Amino acid sequence: MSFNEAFKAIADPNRRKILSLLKKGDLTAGEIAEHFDMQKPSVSHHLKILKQADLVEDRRVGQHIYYSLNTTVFQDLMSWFYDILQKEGDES
Amino acid sequence: MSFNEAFKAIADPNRRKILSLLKKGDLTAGEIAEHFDMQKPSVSHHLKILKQADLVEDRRVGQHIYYSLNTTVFQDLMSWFYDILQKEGDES
DNA sequence: TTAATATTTAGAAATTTGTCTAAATATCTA
DNA sequence: TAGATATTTAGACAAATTTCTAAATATTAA
Repeated sequence: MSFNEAFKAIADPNRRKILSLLKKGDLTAGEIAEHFDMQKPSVSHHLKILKQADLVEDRRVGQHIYYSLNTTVFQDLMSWFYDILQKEGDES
Repeated sequence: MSFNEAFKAIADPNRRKILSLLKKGDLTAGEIAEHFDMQKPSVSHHLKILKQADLVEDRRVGQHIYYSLNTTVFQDLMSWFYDILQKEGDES
């Protein structure tokens, strides 16, 4: 079910920015929030949507919650694009 | 400006279905509508959003309007995914 | 020109989404 | 245990989205 959820999740530019930030390494919720003008609860909401779409994972370390990319679903999304770009009848 | 528009456009499952249908060849608005339970004006609305995102092109042929895929923006979207999946420090 | 067909536009209604503030929960440290 | 810090949850609200029906536009054919 998370294929559609993932497409919806990446539709928001703030969430895409979060994913780009995480590309460079894991970050805590607070560190992520520092990169935005939004309030922290809003960032937390976006993180929740990314988590539900299986695009990120979280783990608690003391007071902090670290977020990291989960690349497995990205593969699925890319496959959809790849399939669209295949020409008709191209069996390769 | 159509990078974000394109991501929003593909967030809707009906619109992704339209794109998949067009992969197999150009179709008129009416032919596309036949594949959906929605009313035609709703399909027309989705086609408009895809067109504004530069994901499809249209051309009139008599009474019909044919829609076709425009793959150039797909390349840009895929690049974003590709970039996310690159490991940090991987300069290759 | 009139009627039929194909498609879009306009406008309304219901749902979803993104953001905020206030409050709750979890953890650490004194 | 009490206070400070990190984060999420709850609930409200405005804006955006999706769908519908009715009407408008464009084209063809009689």
